[in-house]
Amino acid sequence: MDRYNFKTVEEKWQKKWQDTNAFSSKIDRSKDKFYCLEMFPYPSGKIHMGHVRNYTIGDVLSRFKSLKGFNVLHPMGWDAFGMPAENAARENNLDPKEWTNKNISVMKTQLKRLGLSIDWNREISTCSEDYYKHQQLFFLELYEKGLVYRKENYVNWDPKDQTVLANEQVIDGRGWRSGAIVERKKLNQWFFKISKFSQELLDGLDGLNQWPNKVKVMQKNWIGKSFGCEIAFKTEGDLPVKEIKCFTTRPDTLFGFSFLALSVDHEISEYFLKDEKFQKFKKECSKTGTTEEAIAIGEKIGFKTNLMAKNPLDPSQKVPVFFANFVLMDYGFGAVFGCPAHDQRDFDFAKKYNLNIKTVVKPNEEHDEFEVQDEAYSGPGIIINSQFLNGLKVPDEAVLKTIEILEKKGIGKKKINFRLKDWGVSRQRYWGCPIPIAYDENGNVITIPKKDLPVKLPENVNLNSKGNPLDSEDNWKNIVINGKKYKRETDTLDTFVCSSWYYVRFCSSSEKNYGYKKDDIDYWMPVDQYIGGVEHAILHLLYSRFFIKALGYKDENFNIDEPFKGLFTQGMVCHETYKDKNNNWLSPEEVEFVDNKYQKKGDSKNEVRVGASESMSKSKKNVIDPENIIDSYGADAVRLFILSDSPPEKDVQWSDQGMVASYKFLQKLWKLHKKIKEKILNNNSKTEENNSLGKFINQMVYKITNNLENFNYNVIIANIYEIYNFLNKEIQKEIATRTLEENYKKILILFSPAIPHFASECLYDIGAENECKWPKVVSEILDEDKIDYVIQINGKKRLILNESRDLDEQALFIKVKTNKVTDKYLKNKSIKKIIFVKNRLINLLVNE
RNA sequence: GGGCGAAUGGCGGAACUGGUAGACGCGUUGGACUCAAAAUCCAAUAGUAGUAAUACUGUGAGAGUUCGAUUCUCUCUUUGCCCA
Repeated sequence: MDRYNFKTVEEKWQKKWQDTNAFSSKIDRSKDKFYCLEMFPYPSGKIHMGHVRNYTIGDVLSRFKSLKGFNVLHPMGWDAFGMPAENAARENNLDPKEWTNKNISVMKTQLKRLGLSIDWNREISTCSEDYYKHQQLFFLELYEKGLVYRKENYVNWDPKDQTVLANEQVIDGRGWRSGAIVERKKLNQWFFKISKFSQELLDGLDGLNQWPNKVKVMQKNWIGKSFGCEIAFKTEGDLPVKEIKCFTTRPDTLFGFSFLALSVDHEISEYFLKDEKFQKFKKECSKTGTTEEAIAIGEKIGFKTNLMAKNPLDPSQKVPVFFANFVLMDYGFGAVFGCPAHDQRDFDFAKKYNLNIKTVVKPNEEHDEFEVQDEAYSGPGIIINSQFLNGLKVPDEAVLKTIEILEKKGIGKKKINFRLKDWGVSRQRYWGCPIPIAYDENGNVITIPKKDLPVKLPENVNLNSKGNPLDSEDNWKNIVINGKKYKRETDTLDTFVCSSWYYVRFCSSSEKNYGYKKDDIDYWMPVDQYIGGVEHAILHLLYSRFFIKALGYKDENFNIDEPFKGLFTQGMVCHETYKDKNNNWLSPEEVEFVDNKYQKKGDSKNEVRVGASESMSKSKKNVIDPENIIDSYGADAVRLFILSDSPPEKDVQWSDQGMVASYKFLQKLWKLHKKIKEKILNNNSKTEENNSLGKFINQMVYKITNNLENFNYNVIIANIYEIYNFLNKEIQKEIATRTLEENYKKILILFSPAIPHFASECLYDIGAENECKWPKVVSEILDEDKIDYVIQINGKKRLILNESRDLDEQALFIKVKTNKVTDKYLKNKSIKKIIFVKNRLINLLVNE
């Protein structure tokens, strides 16, 4: 019997899909639309297993929805700007564009080999002028709407990559790519006013009921709405400063204050410009990163001024004013008051500088003698030692009441503060979207006229210059507009800008004049299901949500308020890690298992230590190349495996044995297919219709449909195995040809989202290529007419009775009573109570 | 330190709304085929006791609600992620 030749079959169908434009999509108002989108890849060179998993999940969904009759949009593109291209180009003396486009073409071929149902006609690449010219226009429009501005700001400076990093690109005080220790530096930057939408972005989360809760929680924390109060502290001392404004969420602890701390960038620092000690201190502070985490972990240091601040509620209490490294200029007013007893950071600071620590909150009524000892107490409780505030309940009552008092006295004001900061979009890099701005000789900003867009990236630039290569491109930089000389902005846009609207572009990818066409987005948007890694839970998703709000801002015709209706975050693909005796990472191919030991291939003296299973990464070498796997086993087998072993939202452990098993299963399935085909063709069955197959398949239609709707893709693969097991037995019996044929077609369609090439080939093989509609559940035959009733005695299962359905309590009870097995439990006992659940169980409670 | 989640055989994992725990796969064991092996096929596979029918135990630990809890509530342990 011939084996299943995945190579010819997969090539055949991929060619056919391409030649017939099988997945091209266009507006069809007679159908419900379904926009399925996976996060587009960065063209790094080759696809990895994470892509395989991500895109397989999306493909299963797209194919399923399409079979169900939806008009599906399932596009793909390339997140093509960014540092790696620039670095790779520099190392290999190439053009970033060439490098990127080459990678794109390799990866596109690889993706096609997975048999994805993608509408490649809509392919976009963010580094092409066709894409970024629209982005530049958006930039200018947002500028006109007042959502873009320029300011000088401290940034996280990566000295190795010579670029600015966003807070979230700083991990443990180091650049996320370079690993260099991050410094603080002041630069002129372009900003998107995302903070304008803080409240809206927060409120919008409530409506996103098809998003994982954890992502919403993460965004909520990131936006970080806090409720507090601004307080004006009167000061005295040798400086001409009368008052300092602070923001606090804990005004109720005002009587416990023992110092006031200012950011080194606070306006008062201007009086210390010539103070060498202060300048030295300021330099010291710049070593601490700007992330909240770096500040929390780092040592707290301060610089004492001669100013004293007065407690606004009792001016007789005076405390010193410090500059401190843990206060940031962009939080509140760059000034906070310190209450060491009830804030750990303030506590550490007070200990270090020997400041007063006064307890003003006790945990509960009893602890009258409570006093903070070795660590701050920040929990709930009752106010003490605070004159007229004593007895108030912490936090809510005390906070509100204190604010009320402060407002009455005219020294404080209720205030809502957000943690979310405006989005700095300037990057000192070549390989990004140019910002359509120029400066006159006095540094005044002008926007590039819209008719002159796009501002194209210059080609053949010298990438080896220090800092941003665009800075040294004088020919490009110097321009003349209306007879006047200008210099172009040389920063390019953060690549997160490109990815925050690409899903809009897919709807109108061929529209020349604008980023989108209203008709298109009104039909296709929002994305019904967005699929990607949870690592983008905050930034990319928040920026995308912002971008939609920004596009709709002051535009009545724009009707979309959220980009992604449904979000699914898939888990990672993991593999064991290996290290040889010299502590070098080894790839799985370099390791073999001999004599119950892991060793380096061909080197029995080099024993290998097997480490934990971790997400596949190049640095740890624990990667499996999808291309090799597709070569050896075929796309369907890979799809089958990557779906089968774990629920898609959880991490999956790569297993060679599992991969082989999936491959073998398709071979078995093919053999079964041949047997079935023969039976159908012979058409000589003498049996009457037998509906046990029909019933089973009907149940499977029900199960698989539900499992698809709920992303239980691993269970679908189990269902496919179940169908095989059942069919393999059933086929040995006599089956009416028509029953077999009808049900077999249904089966193949149930298979097709997961293993599309295989299913298409089988359908074709039995001449049913064009009968591709998702089967319906026949509810009348969903339930068996015989049911396994569970018979419990005192809550313990004692027997299963297979009886006809819809038995009433009395009828079932009689069956139980007359049964031999239950007899011994019921003999000489009296029945106290009977619990009966229709079509399910009967529970007899008897005296012991 | 705070928030959210998770914990089920040797392993990955199933289990609808509280109603047969362990679907399906891997692995393991036994058998068939073979001179032998691979491949393939068949069977068994939570633990304990028993030849067996069967009984008891069992979903991280402990309590609670219930006729009945993997599922609901509380406490604890371990662990993952996010924030600090």
